[in-house]
Amino acid sequence: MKKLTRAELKSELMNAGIRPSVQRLAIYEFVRMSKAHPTAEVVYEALREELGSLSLTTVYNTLKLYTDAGLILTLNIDDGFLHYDGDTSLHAHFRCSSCGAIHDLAVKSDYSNWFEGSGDFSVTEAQLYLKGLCPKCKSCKN
Amino acid sequence: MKKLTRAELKSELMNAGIRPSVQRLAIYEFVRMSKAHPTAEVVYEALREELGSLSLTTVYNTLKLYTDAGLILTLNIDDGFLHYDGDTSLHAHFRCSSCGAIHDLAVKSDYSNWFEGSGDFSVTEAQLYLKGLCPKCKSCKN
DNA sequence: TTTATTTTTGTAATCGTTTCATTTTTATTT
DNA sequence: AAATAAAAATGAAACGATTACAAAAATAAA
Repeated sequence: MKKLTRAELKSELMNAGIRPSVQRLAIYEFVRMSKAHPTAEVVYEALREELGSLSLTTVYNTLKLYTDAGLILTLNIDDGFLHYDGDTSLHAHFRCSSCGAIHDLAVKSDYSNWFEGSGDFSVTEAQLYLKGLCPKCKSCKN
Repeated sequence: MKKLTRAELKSELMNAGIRPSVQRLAIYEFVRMSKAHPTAEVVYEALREELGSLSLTTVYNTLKLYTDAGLILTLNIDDGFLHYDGDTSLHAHFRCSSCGAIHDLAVKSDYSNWFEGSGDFSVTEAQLYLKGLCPKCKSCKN
């Protein structure tokens, strides 16, 4: 995973037919560079100072725009918030029921190998969500 | 999968330390027997006549009780509603983006075989959610 | 500049779910 | 059986993350 420059991120937006406004580029950069699967609120709080003005509605609108364009993933991992993931490559998500952190997990094969009858259903998206204790919380017993 | 009698369902509740009131048994029977992954609202509408009186709060409370007891599954498959599944055995869920129906899919192996690093994380629950077109909607192109 | 289009913004609304206090039902004790 | 205690059901109200909406600001086109 190579680090992307701001110019490259801008190109990705334009290639997707999305005009890279200041807000849009900042939001895209934040989500693409983050590994913490931030919520809209987190994105908003992280960028409002840097941008001077920013509205939570813009954050939601923009994240939806990117999701529909296939640039990012929207995760619904059942903690009451939508989370956003700038990494669209195949991987699973683990949420720690103790600390709430969401971790990426490498999967061993494509999802089409996981279940039967793949021919009958036309699968466009697959999400594997795992729950339990992360290594840190497991050892601390908290 | 053998059909369960009402007496057997009652025993399952009692074995879980749950007192089988009229409402509880009716809700449990409905969810255990259904293959449609109903929402709380669906359960409520299906049983309110039969029971004479029933409140939506009771349905929510009871379904939460069963989920915490491990008797049923709560599915958060990202359509704005929580769905409930009386089948707790290992299987994946497919939601059709056209008709909204949720289908069960048999999986080829235990989830622990799907991802790397299973030793580091203590996994207590796994859900594989798939999205796309179901066979019917696929053929009808609607 | 004028005009049209796109994007951002703040407020208000949405609505599935939860909280809470009260009532009803069920179990236990006297 | 009556009295008491405990559990469950109920309806109304609250919650809160997300979305809808209309106005304002920014950008592009003429």
